Amino acid sequence: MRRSAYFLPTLKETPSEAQIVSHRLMLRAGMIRQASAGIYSWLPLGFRVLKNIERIVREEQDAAGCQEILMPTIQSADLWKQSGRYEDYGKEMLRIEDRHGREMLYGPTNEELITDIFKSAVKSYRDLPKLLYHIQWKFRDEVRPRFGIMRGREFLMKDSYSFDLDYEGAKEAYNKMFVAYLRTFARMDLKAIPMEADTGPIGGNLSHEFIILADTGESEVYCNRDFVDFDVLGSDVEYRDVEGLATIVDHFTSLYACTDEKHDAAEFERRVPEDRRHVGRGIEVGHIFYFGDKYSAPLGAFVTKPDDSQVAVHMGSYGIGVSRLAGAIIEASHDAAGIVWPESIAPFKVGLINLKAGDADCTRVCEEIYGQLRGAGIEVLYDDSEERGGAKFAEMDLIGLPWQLVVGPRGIKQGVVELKQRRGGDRQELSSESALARLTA
RNA sequence: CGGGGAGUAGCUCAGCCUGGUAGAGCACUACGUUCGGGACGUAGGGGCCGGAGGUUCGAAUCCUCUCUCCCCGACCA
Repeated sequence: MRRSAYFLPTLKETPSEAQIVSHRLMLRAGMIRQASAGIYSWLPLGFRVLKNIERIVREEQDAAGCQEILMPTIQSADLWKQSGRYEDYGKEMLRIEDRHGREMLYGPTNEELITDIFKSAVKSYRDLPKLLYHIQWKFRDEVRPRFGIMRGREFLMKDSYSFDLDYEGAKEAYNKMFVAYLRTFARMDLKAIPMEADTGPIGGNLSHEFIILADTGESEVYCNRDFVDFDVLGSDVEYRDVEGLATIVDHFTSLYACTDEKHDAAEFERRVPEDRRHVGRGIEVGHIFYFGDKYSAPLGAFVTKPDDSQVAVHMGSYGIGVSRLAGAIIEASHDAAGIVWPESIAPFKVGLINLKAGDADCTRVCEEIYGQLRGAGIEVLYDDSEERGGAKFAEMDLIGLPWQLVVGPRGIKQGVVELKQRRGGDRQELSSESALARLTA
């Protein structure tokens, strides 16, 4: 993509409403634009990031055997009345009336709808287990939206739902998602710690929140510091290996880690040595629940067992805040100059800077490199604009692409270009061939 | 929902107290000088001062109502 043609409205100054760093940087980097309180438009750069996050989430859900569907944003109130949540959810649920006076709502979550879909299709234990998910916009009419997309009213969420015959089966599904979540966040270079959590209005009694430690987080958390050193999972996970999954989950739940609702001071002190105690704040990026028959019973999702008896299916639900992750990743990875994207999330891998757009040699070399990078399938933002060098450097640092390739008249005289790594700032001068080799390796 | 704050150019803000026909910096346009870490000069363009009422000869400024946004708290992916 050529910078001169790209819709990238970056800001030098920070809009006054933004308080936390991720919100400030997202606005300054031209990723998002506020439409109204807690509701945002995603501009090209931000949208690419959102799509990358979504892609990783999708790949890991698919790998875990979860099947993607797509449910609507607008739902009928009927199912919610059956489950009892039409009243329970309160004012956070955006209620809508259509032209015929029918009560509708903008879905804050999808347990009711998925249960209804499931029950109409599945009647026998032979069809279990099932794991379904979708990635769809949700709306929760928060009293006080804040922190940009981190607590918006409209947000993109991946929500999965598991259906099993009994608790043991449901626990397997829970473990699968637990492991899938570890892998998902690891691929985003995030240290997300699974913590015992309260279940809130979703209900149920087995639940973990995946929390990124950050001072700007909204959750108060208590955990063993050793978690920070826990190894990220390797690439090979065999999801059919039930014992193996349980072992991983046991390992990641062996240390004390609780959100404030579940925190028990005495237990904390008993299980965690004083110098290992971490008390701080965190950002919730995922939440998994087992809730048994909370929805299947009232909504009538029963299956026939081998002995011909009927049983309400055991369910769990598993959420990842896809849009929130964009902010959370920035909170976890930035410096004074701007965003530092993990390579898996970066909107482009390389920023190619033409330091002197009017110079024939610079432009020729840039065009060659640009063509070759694109030919190699590398996503590159080529700053071919007439801006001065300093402005280009500053903007490139702000938007945080992992690699910057700088082509200037000074280097060209010596036959070199400069390759700079955004994280850490290491730079080296080398021939454009070697630079290309490095980037396409 | 309680408490606080703010709406003036695309952005950051001044002007308001003490009413008199709208300002700065950045951004934008043109030209010139510059050009390896957000340059400088000159000349421009851009505003129903959030909205509605009221007071007044006259309202960005005073009064009333209203809408929106932000912050702290309680609540939440």
